[in-house]
Amino acid sequence: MILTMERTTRQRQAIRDALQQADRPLLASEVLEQAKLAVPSLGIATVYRTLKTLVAEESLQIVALPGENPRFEFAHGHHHHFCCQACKRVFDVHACPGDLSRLVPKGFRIANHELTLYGKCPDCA
Amino acid sequence: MILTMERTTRQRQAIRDALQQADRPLLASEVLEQAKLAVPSLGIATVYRTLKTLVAEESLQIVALPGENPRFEFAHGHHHHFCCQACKRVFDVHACPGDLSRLVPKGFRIANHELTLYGKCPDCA
DNA sequence: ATATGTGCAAAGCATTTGCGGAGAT
DNA sequence: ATCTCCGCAAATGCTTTGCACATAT
Repeated sequence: MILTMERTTRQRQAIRDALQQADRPLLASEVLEQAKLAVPSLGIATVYRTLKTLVAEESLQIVALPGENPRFEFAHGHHHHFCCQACKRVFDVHACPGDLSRLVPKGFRIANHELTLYGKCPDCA
Repeated sequence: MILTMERTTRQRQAIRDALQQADRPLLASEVLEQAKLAVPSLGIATVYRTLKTLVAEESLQIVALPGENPRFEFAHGHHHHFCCQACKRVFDVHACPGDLSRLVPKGFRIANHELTLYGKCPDCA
């Protein structure tokens, strides 16, 4: 199951670039749309295959919001997300609440956590 | 689009019961499986229709985790979730990190937050 | 009696996969 | 030259919907 991405191709470069140049997590369809500007023949299957591999490598992480398709972004250190309830944009938040082990009942072991904040961004407030 | 759930039926009662008796968010398939015990003829379409209506009414909330199908649970006050990385079950966590406004840059207004903890549950640790 | 609700099967979407051909090494 | 990778189209898997019948009111 572990794909190795042995080769460098125009399609993969275009997909990486699309994600790297975005300042927010992208939908698979948004990645396709953006990467097609560089490689018009690009197919959605290649986008999904590449996203899956990059997620498996932990180069990318998935941002899942209720009722929406998954978004993808390059892992860039531990961080969280702020979802504006007005404009629906998702922003990175680089602060972290820190150790949360006090929150779980005895017997549970926390390895990681994800935090999503909801509210209004400066533009919409 | 707004369905009103005017009538009480065995199927709706079974679906409500399944969710109410569970101590954790359930997949649509789990709701079906459980509710079928009470109403064997129940179909998945009715489950989805009922879940959708209950979510629209804000009686239910969706729990979305990366790479997994949505889960549903009755809204029961502010709480969070723990996802076991081994057995993939999701548990409720009734503690809360509290005020998180210190985490966001100036100009952002936090109305709500969602926290998902990952690790091992007592059974899998 | 009548309009809503249900089950079935088909349709819709997002995502995955098989395959023959294209391209990186 | 070889083996990976790509695009296409078919196949999945989850969710939604159309329709005719069942049922709560």
